[in-house]
Parts: sequence; C-alpha cells; structure tokens
Amino acid sequence: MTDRLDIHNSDVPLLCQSCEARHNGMCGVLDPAELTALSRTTRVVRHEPGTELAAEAEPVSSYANVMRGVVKLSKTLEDGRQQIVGLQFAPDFLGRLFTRSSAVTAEAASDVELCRVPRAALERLIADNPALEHRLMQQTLRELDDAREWMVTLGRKTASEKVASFLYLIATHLDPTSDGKPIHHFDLPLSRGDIADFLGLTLETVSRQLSKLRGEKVIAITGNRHVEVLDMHRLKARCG
Amino acid sequence: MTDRLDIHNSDVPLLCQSCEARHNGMCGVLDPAELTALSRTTRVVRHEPGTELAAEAEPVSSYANVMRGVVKLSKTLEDGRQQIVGLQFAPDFLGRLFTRSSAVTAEAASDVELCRVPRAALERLIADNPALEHRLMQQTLRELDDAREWMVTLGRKTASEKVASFLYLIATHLDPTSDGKPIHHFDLPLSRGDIADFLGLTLETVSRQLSKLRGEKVIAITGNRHVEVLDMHRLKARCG
DNA sequence: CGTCGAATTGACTTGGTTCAATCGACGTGG
DNA sequence: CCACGTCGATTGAACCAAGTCAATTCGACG
Repeated sequence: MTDRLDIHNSDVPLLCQSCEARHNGMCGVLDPAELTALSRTTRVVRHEPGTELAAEAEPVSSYANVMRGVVKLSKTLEDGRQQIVGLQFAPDFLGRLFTRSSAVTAEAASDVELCRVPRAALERLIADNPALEHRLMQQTLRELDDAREWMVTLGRKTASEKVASFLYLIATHLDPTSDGKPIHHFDLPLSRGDIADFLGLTLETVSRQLSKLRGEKVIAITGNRHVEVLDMHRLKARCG
Repeated sequence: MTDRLDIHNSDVPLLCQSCEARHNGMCGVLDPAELTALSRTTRVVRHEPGTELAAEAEPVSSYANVMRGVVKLSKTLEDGRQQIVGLQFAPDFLGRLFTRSSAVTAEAASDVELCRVPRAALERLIADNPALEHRLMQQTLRELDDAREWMVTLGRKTASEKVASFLYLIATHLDPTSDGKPIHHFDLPLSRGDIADFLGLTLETVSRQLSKLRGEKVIAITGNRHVEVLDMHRLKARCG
C-alpha cells in the first residue's frame, strides 16, 4: 500500500516480512520498532483441523492472528445443539479483548497457522498505542456487521438461500488476497455437519441443497470438499 | 461508582447531571471540561414509536445515546422479509463509528429519548481521547457478544424457546438501573410482529407461544402489551 | 480390494407457516 | 349511550419446508 513501511523493510523482523497479516491485519499499524518488540514474544503455530483453540467460558492466555486457514467460533446449548457464530480467515485477529474468558469456543476448521501473542504483551502494546486499539476496533465493528448480516440469513432465509449464502461467503472470504472478489474454485473448509451448524440446518438438508445446486449446474462438486462455481451470478441471485 | 467525578459535580453541565448515560454510558469516561465542551453540541430529542432514526445504507450525520426507551436495529431483504438484528436500551450508544452509512435501519420501538451528538464533534473527541474510544470498544464487544448469543437463538432454538428467550432478554435489559437482574413486570416495547421479526418467526407463532406460556401460568398478559412474569425460574428454564 | 467415516438419497413425520375467521380494545360519530 | 369501524392480537385448519430415521453410496486410505 503506502511504501512508508517498505522503505524500512530491513528493520522488520524476518517473520513479519512475509506475513499476510502485516498489511491488512492488526500489525499494519505497528512501526518496525514495535514489530520487533512484539515479535520477540510471538510464536507461529500450526493446528490440525478439529483442534480446540479456546473453550467457551475457559480463560485464554493468548491472542492470535490467523495467518492461514479457517477458524470456527461456536456456541453450544446444554443439550448439545451447536451453532457456529463466526468464521475467521487470514488475517483476522482472534480472541476476546478485555475479558478473561471467551464466550465462544474457537476451533481449527481447516489446517490453520496462527501467530500467537501472549495476552500481557498485546495488552501492554494496546495500552500505549491507541492506533492499535483503533485498528482492532475497526475489525470488531466489521465482525459485528458480519454477525448482523448473518442473523438475517439465520432468521429469515430458506434452506436453499442459506446454502447459497454460505457458498458465496466462502467464495468471497477464503482467499485473503482476492480482496472481497469471489473466487470460482475452492475447497470447503467445513464438513457438511459444520456447514449445517453454521446455517442452523441439519446435515441432510445441507446435502440436499448442495445436490440441488449441482443439479442446476450452478456449482460442480468433486471429491466431497472441492467446489467449482459454474455460475457466480446465479449463485449470488440465490442468496435471497 | 468512584466519586472522583462527583466531587466536581458542580462543573458538570446541568443536563448531564441527571443523565442515566453519564455513569454507565460513554460519557462516564469524560471529565467535566470535556463534558461541558461536548454538551454545547448535543441536543436531547424525543421520538414517537415507529420513527425512523437512520436508514440502511443512508448516510447519518449524528450519533446518539439512548436515554430512555428502546431502539430496534433491523435489516430487510429485497422482497421485504425483515430481521431485527439488535435492540438498544439506555444507556447504549447508537450509531456506526468510522463509516459514513449505517448497515442497519434504526427505528424507535417505544417512546424514545436520545441525546444526539453531531458526527464531527464526537469524532474529534474520540481522536484525542483514547479512553473514549476504549469505552466505545467495550460496548462494541458487548454488542458482538450479544449478537452471537442471539445467533444461537435464531439458528438452533425452537419457537417456544425463542419466545421465552425474548421475554427473558426484555426482563433483564429494560430497566437500566436493575443491573442485569430480571424484573417481573414490564410493558413489551415491541408489537407481536416486531417480536416475530426479532425471533425469525411469524406473528401467529409468537402469539401462540405467548398464549401457551400464559396457559401454563409462567406469565400473565394484560392489555396486549403488559407482561407479568409469574415464575421467573420456569421462564429461564424454557430458554433452552 | 476391503474397510470405515462422510455424504447422499429416500420415505415419513412434524413444527411452524399460511390463510382465514374471530375477538377485543378503543375511538368516533350518530 | 350505543353502533360501527379500525387495528392489533388470537385462534383454527390445511399445508409444506425442513427435520428425523434409515438405507445406500462414495471416496480416501491401508
């Protein structure tokens, strides 16, 4: 973007130089000195699909940036009914600031790479860098917009509109470099059951609706997870 | 809370001295000088139920604090299907910071009193008072938590659980002085149709479920809008 | 090629919607 | 003071979209 930071690229920690999150994520507002200080405390970790990263009502000792893959945030009722309340893609910030325990469960949906930051280190940095809190505020507001948008999907759309909306969401969010433009080819980061939990449907209904979209040549599915969008325009039109 | 501010009560603008929002709302972090400066630009306004305060995708020229009453935030699909995505009670802050146009429609649900703040005045104040942005960040995070909690209700609860959850939400939020403890007596701020739009149901289903709760002596309803919770424990148990 | 978990498909049931009739509170005018 | 009209809420009955339960089928991997 601006090349102010790039001029000083050599001052930037090696790890950060190649990081997706550096420009669009929260680290974009940090100067080389801050980045260097922070990077002494961070650690890049990889997680397999299904790994629980934080549990509902359990204290969390660190925040993280999503560098690759998809993280699902979910909530569960006492009787086991589950609802996915958000998906985080690179370069999203992960964690609930200013409270000890998360209100949601965070789980790796796909293979995931995170840049972990200890709680204390980040909170110190936030305390004396208002620009960082501002950036995180922007992401929080975006997440709130997304959550409200999804409430419409959950409350008012039909099963087929829900599934179309989900595919469109994935197409627009999976590739962090595509900048919101939908991609036509991707691997679903979620199982049918997870998609159902995201959409407030059952696994069977999701499957039927995907089959319907396949039958109508809106999408093609190969090997359960891989989706090709044959007609993006018609897909979007089905989002309600 | 702390009496640091109260010592200087005489320096605080008259309007603010009696304001609900001053301690728990965003004005709680402002010092008397800032309050005085800000209050020169604010204006208290009353609105009748149904008044549109901000429209989806329309630019907004001011922010506000809810001082009394309930504001509903909603989104509408092209074909008219509507979903209420949030309710704001006193002393909530109203408005979408850092973007020109709101992504939601804001409408007075009940009789409402707002303390309007011009966009520019507030943004200036935020820019040079990080504590204010911090306070607003806290509210935004709380709203995000609320939205996600509600996504579980929309996606995974049955009609009767939804209606019970709504009544419990109102009981815990309507009185700003009750501090989260549920009240046993209140007037519904929403019509049956609005409740349906909040819960992702039809008006008829809402009515039937209310009748069921009445039949089971969990609540009593008088004159369409007034609700008495006869058995708070059982009401809570029905929230799923 | 066989096994195992995930996904699909089919048959049936049901919770919630739809459409329509009625009720009840309230205000207006004869 | 009562008849009438209006508007929101309630209730009833028929219908249907999505859920449930139960086979298959698919696909990845040993």
